[in-house]
Amino acid sequence: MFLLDSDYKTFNEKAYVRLILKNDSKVETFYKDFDPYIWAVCDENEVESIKKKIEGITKEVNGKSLFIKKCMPEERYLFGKKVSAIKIIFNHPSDVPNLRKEIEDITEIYEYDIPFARRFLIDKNLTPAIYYDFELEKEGNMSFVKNFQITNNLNLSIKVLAFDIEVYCKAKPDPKYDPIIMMGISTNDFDKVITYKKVTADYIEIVDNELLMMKRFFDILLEYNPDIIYTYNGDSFDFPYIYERAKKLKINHPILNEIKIDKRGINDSSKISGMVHIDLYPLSRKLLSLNKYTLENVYLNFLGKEKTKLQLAEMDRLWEEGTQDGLLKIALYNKEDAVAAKDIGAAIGPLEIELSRIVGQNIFDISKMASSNMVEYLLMKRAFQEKTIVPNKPKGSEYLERSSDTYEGGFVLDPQKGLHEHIAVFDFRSLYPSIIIAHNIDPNTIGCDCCNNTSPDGVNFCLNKKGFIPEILKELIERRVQIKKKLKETSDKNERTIYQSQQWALKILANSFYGYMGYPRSRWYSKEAASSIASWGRKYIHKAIKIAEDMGLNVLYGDTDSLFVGLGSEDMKKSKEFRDKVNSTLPDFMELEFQGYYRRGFFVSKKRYAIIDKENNITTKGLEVVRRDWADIAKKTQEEVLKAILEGKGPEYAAEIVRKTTQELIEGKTPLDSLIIYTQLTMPLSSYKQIGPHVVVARHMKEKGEDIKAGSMISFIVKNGDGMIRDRSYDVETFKNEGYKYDAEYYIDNQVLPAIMRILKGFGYTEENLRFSKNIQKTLGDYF
DNA sequence: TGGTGACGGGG
DNA sequence: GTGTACGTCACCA
Ligand SMILES: [Mg+2]
Repeated sequence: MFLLDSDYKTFNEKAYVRLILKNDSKVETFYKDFDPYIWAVCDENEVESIKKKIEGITKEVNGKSLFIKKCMPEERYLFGKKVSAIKIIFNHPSDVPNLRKEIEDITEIYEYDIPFARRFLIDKNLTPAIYYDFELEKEGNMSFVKNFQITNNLNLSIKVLAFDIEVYCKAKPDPKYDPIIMMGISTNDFDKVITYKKVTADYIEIVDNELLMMKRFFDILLEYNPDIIYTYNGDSFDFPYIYERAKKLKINHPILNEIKIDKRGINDSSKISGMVHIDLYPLSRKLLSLNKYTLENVYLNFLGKEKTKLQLAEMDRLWEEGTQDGLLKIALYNKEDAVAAKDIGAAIGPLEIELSRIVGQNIFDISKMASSNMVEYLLMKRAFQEKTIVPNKPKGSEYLERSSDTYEGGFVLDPQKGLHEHIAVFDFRSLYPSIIIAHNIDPNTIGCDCCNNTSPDGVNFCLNKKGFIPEILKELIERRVQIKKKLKETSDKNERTIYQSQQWALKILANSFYGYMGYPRSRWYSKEAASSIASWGRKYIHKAIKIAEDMGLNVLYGDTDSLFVGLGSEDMKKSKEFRDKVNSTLPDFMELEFQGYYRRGFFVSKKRYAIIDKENNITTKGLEVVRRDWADIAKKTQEEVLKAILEGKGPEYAAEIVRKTTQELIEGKTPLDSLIIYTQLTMPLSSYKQIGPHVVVARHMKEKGEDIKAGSMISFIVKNGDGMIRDRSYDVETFKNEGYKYDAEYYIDNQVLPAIMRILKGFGYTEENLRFSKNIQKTLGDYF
């Protein structure tokens, strides 16, 4: 059996860790003998007196009397030194925050904010997603864990299910009014769409109404009982919508008690106990580098697969019409969305599982965790094994101090602006991990008089002291080398997926250590370490640039660990020569790799560029406006300009596109639909301190009697005239009804030009070169 | 100029 | 859950 998920439950005021184990079926089992605890640290000769004081603490909370269960003095390590510690054991995890202050008044405390179920996995060295032999015991109708033994069998059989819902709505979907019309499911055993209008296809199941559709969906979920559920944006859409809609329809179903929607804070999370819900949208954002993260775009650019498209308005119309063909279109779209989620899950799920194994935390938690947090849990696990007390997270003031105490990061070369052909891109393999390991960079190795190992920014790191972080990092890097070797040796598809995921997971973690030490919320934070890593990195990249220049190569751009070199022609020999020269000149642990050849590219400024390869794949950085609060006309014009330049049509051709667009704007020929700006009202109208255009429009709409509230999407067009933008912004309906004229100047100066200037600035154009002033004809002539 | 507010995905 | 994003950009005050 392997661990799928864990949390804890309270019975008779005692907390039991609950483990969801999986074999052929799922088992819910509990662990009895694990108590919550924290550490106190004090002078050796004070241990007894402090122990007494702590044991004497009692406190009334909500009519209950809380007290410390037990204190046990133990030797531990803290910041690399042996200390006298007291293990303070509590009756219940929730006692810890309640009694923390009282203990803190007596002495220093540590490890007081580690969630109970996570603490359990660390202390018991129980790793998710690895087979163990579990010895279980029945007591009444509950199962308890007596013992477990690792088997190292990694070959999981995991049942997955992906789903997606479609909603019929005129504006922003609101579960109070807008019905779910279809629910699509995809598994490795079947695909299915449930709906309640008459439409025929082998994968469609028809029920009488929405309520029965949802019940049927819940039944299938329980019956199929998948280990992993994949959604795309299910955390903030599908799950909350289903949950709210079920409430509205007064559906009673046991599964609803298992669903937990967490909308507090900024990150949504939807959990369904007994199953691991993995939302692929936030993961795609984290793992892939794309300019847009729609399901469609991720499916195409990550997996190279296409699915049918369906406009929202079209879907509404087809649902209203209710014809076989129309409904089939919706059903197909719905099914394909579920299939796409399943496919993306098949590519990303194994990675999450490997991360879960390496870090030692639940798959669900890992799928929501930032990589710096994963590094932290990995370090905490190791710290426990080495009897080392984990440093505390910074309190508010210390966090602010750390945040404002900035340091110099990687070196970014000011690019040679404009268009370039034949570009070779190189990067240092694992630049920062290599530096951390080679220079033994750790918060606890700072300062010694035995080593000559001083960073370019003047911090000395001892090479003889054990470096906790570099040691762990070295293991990760070495494991990755081994796995990549295995990957080369096998052609078995399943093995390759596992190795591929393992090496990806190790890469993600290894690359997060530098950021971790410089992240102000880290427990093992060290500004000296982070700034030293960056300073060594700058030194090495400068050396590489110098070598390139000495070889007569044209260095176009560079950022931290990468170099963009102009070759003059597709000169692979020169490219190789440069790489080899760098590798033979720099220390052994540094390795420059040839990343790729690009036939064309342009640079605008630091962090803003675009390149295109021989297969016409475009990579852009910092250029594109792809947000709904930009009008279509700006987005479209920018895209055309980008393509024109990368396809080699020349900047002047691109400039002409802009002039034509602005001309059409001035002449009033631009369709209104491409001028709409969409902005969401994120709070009640009364809460606004700053009245922006969308707030004014929203007020106006509310006066007209429309249902406007926090969450409403406001779409507006800016009318011509003088004064502030907000006073000339009107909802689309009013704008059209009144026959208003749009403000060409606004759309040129605030939309089109800013968008395209991100690109054309790099070619020496100014707004004036591209803007049509009132006397168009004259200005136009100047350009030819 | 500083502060406020919105973006992302989903329908 | 022994907790609380993120970096970036536009425009109002
Ligand atoms: Mg869909």
